[in-house]
Amino acid sequence: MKSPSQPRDRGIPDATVARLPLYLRALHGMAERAIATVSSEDLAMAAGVNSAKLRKDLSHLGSYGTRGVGYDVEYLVYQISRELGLTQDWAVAIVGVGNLGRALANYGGFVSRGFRVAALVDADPEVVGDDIAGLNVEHIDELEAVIKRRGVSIVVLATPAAAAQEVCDRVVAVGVTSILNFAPVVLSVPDGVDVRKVDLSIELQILAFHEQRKAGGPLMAVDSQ
Amino acid sequence: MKSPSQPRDRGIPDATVARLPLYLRALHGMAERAIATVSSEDLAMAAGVNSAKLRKDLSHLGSYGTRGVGYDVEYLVYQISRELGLTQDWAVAIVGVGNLGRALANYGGFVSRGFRVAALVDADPEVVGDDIAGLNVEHIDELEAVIKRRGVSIVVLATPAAAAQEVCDRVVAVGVTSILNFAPVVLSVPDGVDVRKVDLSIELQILAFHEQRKAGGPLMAVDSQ
DNA sequence: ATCCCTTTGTGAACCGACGCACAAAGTCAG
DNA sequence: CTGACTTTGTGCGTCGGTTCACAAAGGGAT
Repeated sequence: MKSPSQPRDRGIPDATVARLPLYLRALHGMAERAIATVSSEDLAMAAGVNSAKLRKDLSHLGSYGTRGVGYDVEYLVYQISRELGLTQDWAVAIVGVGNLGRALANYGGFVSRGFRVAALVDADPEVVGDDIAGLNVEHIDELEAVIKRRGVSIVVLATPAAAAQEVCDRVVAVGVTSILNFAPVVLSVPDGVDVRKVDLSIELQILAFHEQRKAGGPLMAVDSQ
Repeated sequence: MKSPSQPRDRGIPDATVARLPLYLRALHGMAERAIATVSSEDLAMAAGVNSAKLRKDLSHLGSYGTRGVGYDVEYLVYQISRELGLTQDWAVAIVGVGNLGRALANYGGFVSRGFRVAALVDADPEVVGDDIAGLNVEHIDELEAVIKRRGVSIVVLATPAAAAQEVCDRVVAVGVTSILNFAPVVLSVPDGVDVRKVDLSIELQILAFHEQRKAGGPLMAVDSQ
């Protein structure tokens, strides 16, 4: 079709990586609506970013656009998916099957993106053995065995804060290097292990800050005493 | 107690605001363990950040430390809480009571930080009327009425993607200016409305990217870092 | 084949955030 | 009261990311 764009510079900026899933989502929507080609302007609009930023982001992957035309939707979906590693199947284990763990287990957004919930683990004898989202909840004592047996490479921590570090240490010890942490604690991990954290309460606090400023901003100097 | 702390600069960097909840959490832990005073070094350690960054962050709020000693834990908790607006009570409505909405409704981390789940709303007649976390689920037709009646100022969207924009428009129309969006869509809102988004699938995709790179590392020329 | 129009890919200026390193400020012992 | 020691608050160099603006590249019409 065109000159073989090489596998590209492996040094993709973090900020770009964080946006690729956004573009991918927008592109999936377009593919569903049978849109064959899209301009950086339109795609940027759909993803809620600046078009120059989008073009620069995509340029990190290679030269996949056609000047005067835009980007081929299908082709771009494939390239981004490959770059993100979504063309392979990732086995995910969820540790902690409380309210949140349960919700995550049932969340459809994972499966549709190449992620497969391969195991549920909990410490509470009350839930161990239960069937959730078609999976049997296994005991925390089996943690290491389950991870190895199922080929789990990404662990989602949905445990209480107090248990998170210990579970983290154990999964790292058996070779897991990617962790998504929902527990409200700062995990300490060795170099080479990636931890991403999602803290619902923090998001609300940030909103509250801005809300407060909006409410008090116009007139009040906000009672500093 | 000490020199009058001036009304701090109203222009606190976003990056700083995003970290304040982190410091606050660490400080709460210390207060529980009856630690009266903490140095920037120790607090930074507990929060997982650089100590110079922490000092600079805190300096945006005012001069609340004592040279040679550190920061008074209680005092700092109060100052950060006030800055974030956590000294007041925020009424939160959760729209969409599926797996995720339910988990959020039961999540304890909200209440403990000055947030109060004041309403649950859903469109499914099957769940409307149910009692969840001590709250009655109300019908989406009542959305505007409920928001006004309960004084809701922050809305959490846990609806399916397809419904999110419409709900968003409606809550914005009745004056809500702070939204926490869990639906995998880019919301468009007028100026002055803050939207923060949490997308679980995006976090996993970012992890997958790094994991893939690590996996390919030993053989491929990846450790260019 | 040539010209015009569209859109990409990127050079370069700008902006904010990070972290080092240090002077200023305060404590505490004697 | 003085001097040694600790820790804050910040000036400044650096770096990564964002945005503008435009030359280069390709398509399509005539």
